[in-house]
Amino acid sequence: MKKITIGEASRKSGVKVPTIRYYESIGLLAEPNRSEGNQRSYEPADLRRLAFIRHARELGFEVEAIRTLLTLQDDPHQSCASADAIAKARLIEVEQRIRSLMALKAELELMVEGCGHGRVDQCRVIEVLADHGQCSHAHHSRWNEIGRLQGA
Amino acid sequence: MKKITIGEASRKSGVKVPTIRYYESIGLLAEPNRSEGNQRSYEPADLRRLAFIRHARELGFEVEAIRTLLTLQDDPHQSCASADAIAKARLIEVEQRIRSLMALKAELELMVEGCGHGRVDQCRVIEVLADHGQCSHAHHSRWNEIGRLQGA
DNA sequence: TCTTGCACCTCTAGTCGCTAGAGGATGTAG
DNA sequence: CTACATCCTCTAGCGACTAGAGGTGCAAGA
Repeated sequence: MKKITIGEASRKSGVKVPTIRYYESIGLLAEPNRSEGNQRSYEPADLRRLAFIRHARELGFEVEAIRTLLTLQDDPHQSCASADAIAKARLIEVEQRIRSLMALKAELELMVEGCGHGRVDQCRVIEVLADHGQCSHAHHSRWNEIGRLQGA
Repeated sequence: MKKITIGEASRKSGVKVPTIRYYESIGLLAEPNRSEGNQRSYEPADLRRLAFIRHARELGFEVEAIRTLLTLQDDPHQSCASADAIAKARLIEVEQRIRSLMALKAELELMVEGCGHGRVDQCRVIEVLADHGQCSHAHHSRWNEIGRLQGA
């Protein structure tokens, strides 16, 4: 069998080399065989797993969710209810986040449009930031709701 | 003058107590006077500054951007071009992020709709994750573009 | 054969914007 | 005077990597 180096795996999967090692360290990816000189040697299945992980990360799934999805994938006879639940939860997150960002967009547009490019004391950007009362009120309660949740 | 404790400042500004101390530690907020017993004592101006910071964070501005916005606010005779540029950059970020999230939403909806709630080997959620080729292709290049950029 | 130079190895520490907790001091109400 | 809430400082942790130091492996050209 042809040995796939970590660099090749990286190029083929689109996951950076240190990130692959990181995934191994947190147990998302099994420890691969090593060459004579202690270098990692991957197989096609590892590339598929990496692609799966990468795609899930692109879709904003957290590593813990991906871990669950991977164990599901490993045993195809299980019910896919968990996978479905994870995807649905992610969908709801994304929808909330879109709503939140739309409100922010409106807010920012107001600020930018209102800026007369004069001095700071007439600047609507600074003014609106200083006085929350001038907001469209669309985002007032939303922030705490979704918090600092990350993801694309 | 009435002394405002950090707890009161927190309640009035909506910024948590440890976060206020954190802002002080990174120099966003000046070190306040202290009471006899070494407790922080704030003034109305500090509350306004905290509200400004909070609002800017709600709008997803990074701390470094807020630092700039605050120095602008401190000197109202400057040109507001920087403030405008910062707000515009943020607006562009937000717009990109919305587009990206819309693509993800479409993707996730496909996955969730396609799931027949059977076993994993027929599950569209797992299947799509495993094979990027089944995507709508809307998000293919977008991820690297916006990267892991955070913010509401 | 030697050397150049890249790719690989491990390990630690840094990123961002907080948040949590330990362990102790202060302030206030009863 | 005694509870008890609130305050203090300090360190460590979160997620998902990323950067860098300091060293080894390996293939190709002179």
